[in-house]
Amino acid sequence: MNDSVPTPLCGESHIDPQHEEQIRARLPSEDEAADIAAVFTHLSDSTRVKLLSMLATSDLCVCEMADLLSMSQPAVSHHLRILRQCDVVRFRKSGQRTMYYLSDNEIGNTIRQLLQVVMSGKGQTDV
Amino acid sequence: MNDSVPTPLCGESHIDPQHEEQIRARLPSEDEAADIAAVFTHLSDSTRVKLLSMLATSDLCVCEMADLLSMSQPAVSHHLRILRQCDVVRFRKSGQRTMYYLSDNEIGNTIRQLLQVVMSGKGQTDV
DNA sequence: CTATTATATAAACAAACACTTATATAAAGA
DNA sequence: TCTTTATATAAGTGTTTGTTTATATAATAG
Repeated sequence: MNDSVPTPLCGESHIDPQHEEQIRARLPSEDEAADIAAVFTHLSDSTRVKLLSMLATSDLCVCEMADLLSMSQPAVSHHLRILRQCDVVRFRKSGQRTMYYLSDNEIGNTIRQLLQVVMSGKGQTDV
Repeated sequence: MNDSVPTPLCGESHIDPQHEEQIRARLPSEDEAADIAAVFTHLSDSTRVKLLSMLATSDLCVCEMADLLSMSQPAVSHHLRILRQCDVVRFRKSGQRTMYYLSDNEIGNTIRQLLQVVMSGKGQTDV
């Protein structure tokens, strides 16, 4: 093996340069792709899908969500923390209760749109 | 502690029954939520976001993708297998090459829509 | 003040995952 | 046939993640 010979990757030989330029132009950077992937990560768990689906319908406190999902309170709190940390959901205190709601900002709206794209035939008139 | 007393969960006392019915009506089942979450799982990794973004622009072979992303070929093949297994992408053989493309079915279209929702300001005229 | 309710957080653990290295397969070319 | 190229897959590894159990905090009720 003569290492003065560059490894002849297939890419060098057959991507049309103009075509490659088009692909690169639309290709998100690592940071952009990571940000985008993070949004999807928030929705990549069935518990969080259900939580966000519920919160898209109405504000709810933690124990209501735990009750409706038949899940442990810490498990629900855990997921809510994940969604809080990236500002997908927010909360307000009300007596002993903590009422959670979908953020009324860009990320909240994006989540709403994504759920709408993926939910169809579930009879919701709005989201 | 007298265990004949049922735990008085907050949900019993203050959810408006009609309200609860509305929430439950829109709440996906565990299976539905799992299916929905699975779609988002496919997009929850920055490498797969980039792969799908590229494939939304044009069909590509494995080594082109590895080359464009400066990633190892097995790593790219690994992600393509994940996307193949759920029919998000498909492939056709062409000589030594394996050309991958976004599936032209419901899941493929859903992925296209989801990427479109989440990508904005990246200068793509179509997806 | 004391007990109860609602919530958050920490520790622990099993499962899933992304990537690497190494190897196998298959097509093409010499 | 032998070598090279393109791809797939398997094994190994370190990291992340979802859930549970246990505990801490804070608000309300008695």
